[in-house]
Amino acid sequence: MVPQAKLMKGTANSLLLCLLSQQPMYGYQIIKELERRSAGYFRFKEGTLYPALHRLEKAGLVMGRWRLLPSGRQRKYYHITDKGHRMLVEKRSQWQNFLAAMNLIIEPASN
Amino acid sequence: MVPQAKLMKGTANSLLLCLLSQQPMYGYQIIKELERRSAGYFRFKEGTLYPALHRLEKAGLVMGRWRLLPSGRQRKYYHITDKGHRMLVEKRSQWQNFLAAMNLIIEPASN
DNA sequence: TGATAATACCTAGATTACCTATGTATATCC
DNA sequence: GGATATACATAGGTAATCTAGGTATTATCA
Repeated sequence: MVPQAKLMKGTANSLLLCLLSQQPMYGYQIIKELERRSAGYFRFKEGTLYPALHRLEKAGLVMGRWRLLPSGRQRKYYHITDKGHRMLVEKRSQWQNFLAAMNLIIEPASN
Repeated sequence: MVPQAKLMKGTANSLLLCLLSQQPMYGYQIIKELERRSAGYFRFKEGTLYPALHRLEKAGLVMGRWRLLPSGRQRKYYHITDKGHRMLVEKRSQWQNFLAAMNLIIEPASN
């Protein structure tokens, strides 16, 4: 297991909601976009992403819509829902709290 | 599962190594100390901490030594090893890289 | 004195969200 | 026509958390 893998737990959903809050995207695009924006750091595996999107959809946080391209290829675009937006706000807050606590331990201001 | 739980994965070991790099501690003390220093945020469960300490010991990153108090009570103090110190340096670096990547996604500088 | 809380260690089993590996299919490039 | 990129999907393995339970000693307080 790569080191990131464990750190990813708990943040993967936030990353997905964050991306989709900016614009609808399809799975393959999400993988590429996360890699691009993180300067190569995030490389979501398909076995991670697709089940994650399905879980988010089942939870009503995103909605997938198939779109047929002129080429005949199918893509499933995921849109964030209102519930997803609210969850993102909460996730962001949780992340900030976690960060604050981490900083108190791993970068003690003074002792 | 509380929201922290998932975020904890991958950082729990770093937190433990970080604490123990400052001074040897015993399990119960670690729980209390993490809670105190994080202003109540981190509340390690015993079922999380003790197995984690045992894993760290098995990996040669820490070493536990029983100490008998005058009262007759036994405590197991964990000391960080040289290998543990080196691991801590690496963990800190991994954490910083992860943070940097997260910030690129969840707080885009400009797009 | 006796009950309760705090201290101090431990483990078993459930859960969950990653990963690897694999499958299918189309499009593009040389 | 063969390799690579695009595009979705699932099955099963793994690992680290949690819940829940156990044992035992010490301190507090009614």
